[in-house]
Amino acid sequence: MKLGDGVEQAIHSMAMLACLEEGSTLSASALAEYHGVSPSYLLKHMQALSSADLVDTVPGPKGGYRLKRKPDDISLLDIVLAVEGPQPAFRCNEIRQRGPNPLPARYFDKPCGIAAKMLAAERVYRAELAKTSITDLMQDLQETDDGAIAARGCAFLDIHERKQVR
Amino acid sequence: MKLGDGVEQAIHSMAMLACLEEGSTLSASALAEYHGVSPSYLLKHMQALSSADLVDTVPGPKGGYRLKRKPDDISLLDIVLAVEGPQPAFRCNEIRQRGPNPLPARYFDKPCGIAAKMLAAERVYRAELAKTSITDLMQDLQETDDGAIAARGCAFLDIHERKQVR
DNA sequence: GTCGGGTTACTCGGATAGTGCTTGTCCGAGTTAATCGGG
DNA sequence: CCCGATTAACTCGGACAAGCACTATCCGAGTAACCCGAC
Repeated sequence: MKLGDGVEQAIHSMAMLACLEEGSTLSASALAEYHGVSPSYLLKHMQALSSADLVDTVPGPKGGYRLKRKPDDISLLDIVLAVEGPQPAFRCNEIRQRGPNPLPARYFDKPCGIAAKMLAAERVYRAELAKTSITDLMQDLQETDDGAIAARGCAFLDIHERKQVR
Repeated sequence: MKLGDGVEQAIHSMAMLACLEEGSTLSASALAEYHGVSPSYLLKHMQALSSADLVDTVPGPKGGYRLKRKPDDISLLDIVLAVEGPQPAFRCNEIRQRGPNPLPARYFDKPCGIAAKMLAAERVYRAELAKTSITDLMQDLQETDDGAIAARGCAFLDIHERKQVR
């Protein structure tokens, strides 16, 4: 059981995009540079976020990404599902139906009790992730940060942020 | 995010072992045959359960596996951790410390807020899994089963169960 | 000076190789049951 | 008939390949800004 590294990158990137002014954008290469990761690889995950309608894309020079919704309306779950896919971690292969002397299929109309418990736990997991929004993350950071981390981010944004022209 | 197929096999196998009489054993090859999976591969996971002290092994002819603890004392979490390993799914790579103009390490004494939220969700997930024991699984099955599934299992056990001799 | 067209450079998007882990398999060490021989 | 040593077969345990998903990368399509020339 392992989450891809792309999840972490995607969440940090979304948090960074939340710091932009209304309408401004930030390029994927800038996000990659700030986080010290491969630009090509981060781009891949940004595309996933784009497909999930979590970010808007602005093509051309001075283009980049920008949040499509308010930071309040974007949860950790949204990001995780966008990057990792919506499939649950546990897949029931119905091995109870295999083996010798199999029973008729009608005995297995009800879902497997084991799968039910596993998926129930996963629903709880997702519900917990859904409780946290990007805004919550920013607030948590502010409470522990004495200003240095925020200052570094702002300095970076001063250079790379593409402000909305019109 | 994907759980290995071995988890499902391990849980079903543990449930089967719970149906044995006190002290009786069941070989890995029998478990594999009943579930229609590769014997060698299931054996691998049974070894993991053995390393985690969830099952006892009896070597030699008429040997096999048997639960080490009462079905009440074995939870889904125990099995999942034994097979998948204890590491959390989310690994924080501390990408907040990377990139240009890094800050001194002392600013990052506190764990990353994002990682904290992700791990918190995972704790909830594990807590939910810990709530369900093997016994609970058996009870859930009894409630939905009209007897056919249990009968098939018993018929198989009549052939393959190795009863305690002494 | 202003407007328009063309060029250019930068962006994202999807298709393409490399790598690590899960999956799947095999053979060997160890142990017990059964067997066979002797008493 | 009973007991014991030997044999043999069956078990698990760990070491060994194959497949797939994640990781990492590249090049192409598209677009907006910029520049240059004409008016």
